[in-house]
Amino acid sequence: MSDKPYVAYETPVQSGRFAAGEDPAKREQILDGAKRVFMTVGFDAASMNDITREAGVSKGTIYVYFDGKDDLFRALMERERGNIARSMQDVLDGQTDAAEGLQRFAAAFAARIMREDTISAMRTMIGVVPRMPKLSKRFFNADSLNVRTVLEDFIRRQVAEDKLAVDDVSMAARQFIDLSTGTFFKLRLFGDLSEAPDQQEIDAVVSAAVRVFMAAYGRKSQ
Amino acid sequence: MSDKPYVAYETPVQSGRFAAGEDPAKREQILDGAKRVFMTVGFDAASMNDITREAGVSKGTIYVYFDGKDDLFRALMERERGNIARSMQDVLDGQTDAAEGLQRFAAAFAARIMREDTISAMRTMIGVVPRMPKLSKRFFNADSLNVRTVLEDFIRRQVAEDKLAVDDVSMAARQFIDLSTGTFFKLRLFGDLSEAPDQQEIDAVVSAAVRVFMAAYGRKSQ
DNA sequence: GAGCAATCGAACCGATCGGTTCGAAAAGGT
DNA sequence: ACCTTTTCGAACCGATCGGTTCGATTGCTC
Repeated sequence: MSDKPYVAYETPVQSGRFAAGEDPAKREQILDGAKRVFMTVGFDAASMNDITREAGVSKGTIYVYFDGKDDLFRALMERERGNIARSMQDVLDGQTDAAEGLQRFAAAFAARIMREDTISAMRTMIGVVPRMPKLSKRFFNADSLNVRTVLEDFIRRQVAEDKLAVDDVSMAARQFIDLSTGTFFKLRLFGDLSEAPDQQEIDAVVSAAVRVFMAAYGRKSQ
Repeated sequence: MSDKPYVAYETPVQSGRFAAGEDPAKREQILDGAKRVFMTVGFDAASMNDITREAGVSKGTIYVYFDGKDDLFRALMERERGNIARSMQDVLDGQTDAAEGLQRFAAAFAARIMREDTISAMRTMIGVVPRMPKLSKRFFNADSLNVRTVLEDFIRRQVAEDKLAVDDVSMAARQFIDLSTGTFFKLRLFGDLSEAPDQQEIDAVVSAAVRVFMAAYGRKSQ
């Protein structure tokens, strides 16, 4: 069995009496501590002793909640993936204008993807890609698929309303994401930019990206 | 002293009699073995025993050539960085036409940056960014700066010849790199694409990128 | 307050880690 | 063939690793 039976609660509530290994608050406490260690030094250099200290629990307790280091890491990355995906769900609600919608989408998306949490998680995941292909595939796929689907739907609506002329929606969506977030994202990932850029900087890059995108795909007749 | 004195030779020549730790062929042998381990399992999970076996030398010999695991890793990443940078030096020699030059540049750049060597090295480096900020900064800066400089010069020349209309050359260069390589690069990095795409696939994506770029920056009068 | 169970924390285990040591073997030069 | 030096490879060292054990402490329920 690769995971302890875990009954999902929406939010950690006030601790009551739970069976051993079933307390959601204690589970979150362990994951929070583990996150601080894994995201700083990566999977291999993170020791269970360090995580024990950081989480403020007993090592034995960690092993009651998780099957081992691998399981703890997997649970953490799943949680982080869920958090990232959740934070990007409603970026394009209610948008009707092409350029404005794209601007809003990219500005929001860029801000989220540049956050320290997101960058750290991705870096840590990238570090173990060859050894944990399934976990990493799951981590990156779920995230990017969700966001790109949202953008693709938006582009299709704009095409249907004759505001954009796009043959290959999938490619256009990818191009726009790369145009609007590619540079800063790489700078963050590679450690060249140690803090997320402020909203003004993001907006400037996104505006330039929208301009390029609209030049290529925008309908000239307005 | 952070490195053994090392006299650089251009190519490992036929071994003669070298002082201990000075044989370039032996040094390369160690680095090759180390590369195969580091690039597979990352810095921390790579053990000196594994590297000893993989390199086919004695552990004591490794310590004659390098000061320790950190030093060996640093030397390897420096070597790899140099190899990557060297492989991208003449991507834009002799190009005069804007669209054609961009197509050639991006096709060549994309092919190089998708290679397993490059991707592995980047992944391994990303995995230790927070712990080795100087080394990683050096690794990523030298590489991307060199290529972008080449592209920026090219764009400036096209602007001077009235073939492109670009206000911010630096941003335009970044946009083009992201447009033409961003998607596949991320897929490779995240492990979604386990092999480098073939030249045809690359060309298709690059062509679409050139079209978008020229739509935004190309001079209409031809 | 009593009873029960979750958690604590210290000790333990076998394995592996990075790095060191040194006699034996191998390699190169004369 | 001899001599010198480099390298080998096995053993060693103290430290740390992930995981296990278990009496003591704590917290919750009745």
